[in-house]
Formats: sequence, C-alpha cells, structure tokens
Amino acid sequence: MDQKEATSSSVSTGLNPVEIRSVELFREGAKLLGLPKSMGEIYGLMYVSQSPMSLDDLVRRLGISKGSASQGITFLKQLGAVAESQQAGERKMHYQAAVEIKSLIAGFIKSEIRPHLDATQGQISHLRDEAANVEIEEDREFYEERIERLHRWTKRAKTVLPLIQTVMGG
Amino acid sequence: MDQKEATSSSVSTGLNPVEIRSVELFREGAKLLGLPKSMGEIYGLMYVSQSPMSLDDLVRRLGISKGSASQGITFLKQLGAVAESQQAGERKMHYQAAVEIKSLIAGFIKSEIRPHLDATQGQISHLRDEAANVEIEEDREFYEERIERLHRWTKRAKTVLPLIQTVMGG
DNA sequence: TCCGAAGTTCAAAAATAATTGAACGATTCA
DNA sequence: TGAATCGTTCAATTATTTTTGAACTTCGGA
Repeated sequence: MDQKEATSSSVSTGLNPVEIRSVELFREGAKLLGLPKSMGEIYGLMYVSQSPMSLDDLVRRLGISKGSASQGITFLKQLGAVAESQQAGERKMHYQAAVEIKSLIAGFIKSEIRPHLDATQGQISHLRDEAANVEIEEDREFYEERIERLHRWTKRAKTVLPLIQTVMGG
Repeated sequence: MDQKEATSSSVSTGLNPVEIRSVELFREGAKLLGLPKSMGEIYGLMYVSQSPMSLDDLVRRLGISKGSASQGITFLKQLGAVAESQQAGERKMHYQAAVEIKSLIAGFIKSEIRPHLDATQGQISHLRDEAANVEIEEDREFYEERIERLHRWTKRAKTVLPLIQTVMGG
C-alpha cells in the first residue's frame, strides 16, 4: 500500500507506465490547444494502443464517465483524430487514433481555426463600417490604417495555414 | 433609459463604436489563444488608441479592476505586445500597443509556444525510457515507433515556427 | 522623513468550463 | 415484441480559471 500512486488521475486503472505518460502528454497538449483534458487523455491512450478500443474501454481504463468519453470521441472523430472500426463479431463500435500528423493538422485547421478566422474577417468588416462613420478625419484615417493592418494579418494567416500543413505533413 | 446597452462588458464607459468593436474582436482573439479575455480587451483598446494610455485609463475605460489591468499589462509587456512610454511631465507610466504583427508573433512564440514545445520534448524522452523497459518485444517496438513519430512531430513543429514568423512578418 | 500617487500581489469571490450521471432513443438478438 | 446493450444528451455538479479589491511596496517631491 505504500506503492506510490500514479500521477493525478490514473489512480488504479491499470495503465502501464507508457500509457500513463502518453495520457499525461496529450492531456497537456489538449489544454495547450484549448481542448478539454479528457479529450487529450482519450487520444493519448489510443495513441499507444495497438488494438481499437470501445467507448467502454475508455471509461474503464481512464476512469472517466460515459458522457465524457462519448463527447470526446465525437469531437475527435469530427476532427479526424480518431477513426471508427467495426470489430468483427462485436456489436459495439471501436475506435483508434489517427496518427498521421498531416490529417490531424488538417482537421484541426478545418474545424477549429478556419471558422474563427472567417468569423474574424466578418468582424473586421463591421469595424470598417464603424470607422467609416467617424467624423473627425484624423481619427478616421488612423482607424482605417489600423483596421487595414488587421485585415492584412488575417489574410496572411490564411496564407500560412496551407503552408503549415505542407511542412508538417510532408 | 431605453438606449440599448453596448455589448456585454462595456456598459457605460464611454467607448466609441470602433473601440467597442476592437475590444470585442481582441477579447475573442485572446480566448482563442488561451489568454484571459481582459488581456484581449486591454490590447484591443490600445490597438485603436492614438495616444499611450495609463493603467488608470484602462481601469476607467474598460471598467476592469486595477489588479487585472496591472497583470494584463505586465503579461502583454513581456509578450512584447505593449510598449512603455514615459509621457513628458507625467509621473505615471503610459503604454501603447505594438502593432507590428512580426513582433507579436515572435513574442508569442518565444514565451508561449517554445517553452511548451521544449517541455514536450522532455516528456517524450521519459516516454522513451519507459518504453525501453517494456519486456514484450512486440509491444516495445510498437511503442517505440509511436514515440519516434511523436518526436518527429515536435521536430517539425520547431522547424515551422521560424517559417511562420517569416511569412507572417515579411 | 513624511505624504500620496503608482503599481504589484495574492487570497477570496465570481465567472466560466468540464464532467458526471441519469434518462432517453436506437439497435440487435431471441 | 421484449430485454439488453450502446451510445447520446443535457441539466446539475464539480473543477478550474479569472477577476476583484484591499493591503502592500516603491518612489518622487515637499
């Protein structure tokens, strides 16, 4: 009983040391990307799992709720980070991590970054409209310069995205 | 009294429409980057301000506490997103937004991204050590392949960073 | 050296986000 | 059809993060 407890969450779920570290690593990675840690944990365990896992496997081994596991899987699926695989004979669905960085990045960009960038460009339009109404010429011109600059930022960002995909993926 | 309230936080602090929208835009941007919204608000207001602002200006115009303003400024300074400028005759310090995207990105990478990447590489080393201890050869080799792949990710990420700086900044 | 303004710190409070778990619909099998 | 297994949903709970505000340090001037 004086065996040191594994780190934080993995109290006694039978994860081996590699699994524990992978879960920790991706948990932190998830937070870095602004995602719930449970999603990182799910991906982290799958990442070092040789066989596809069922939702129930995740619940038991990570000690998370069915709800979390379900939401996590759903999100990771639409991100393209996990793939479904029907196991022969089994009724329940199984999932495995997509480990190609290329597709991970593509998915993240498409579903997390691009929409925000697009929304931002919309907001910048509104900002332009407001600036156009400013009476004082000096102010208006100052605003317009700043807004123009902002707009250039977003255009460049849109340029950079495919570049990142290429460099990281190739 | 039936004047529509400005959006959410800017209740009656006398922000003009351009300022309101800029604050909103950067507030959202901050959250996207995983930073407290108050920091986005501070930068957003400075971004469309022609003259340097004091801490007190921020407190009054954004309606945030002195503590938040102070912490926000401190953080933005070390990020390189705001610069100090001593106003002639004034005792209190004034600040203005650095608007060069180049320096913003450089600062963010240096103080937010690089450290995490470095930490990640350290964790991957530990992961390697754990994997080396795995008895079953098949498992060990599987782990080693996955870990190798992870390591390649981080190496590529480190390659991409300067590239982003170049493309966004130039 | 004393006063007051400027800015920082950090524990407590408030706001926000994530997780749980119970209820539900869907699907399979007998 | 009925029972059992899966997976989803979402309101309530819990955990985490952010903000506040009061106490504190620092510094310049009188």
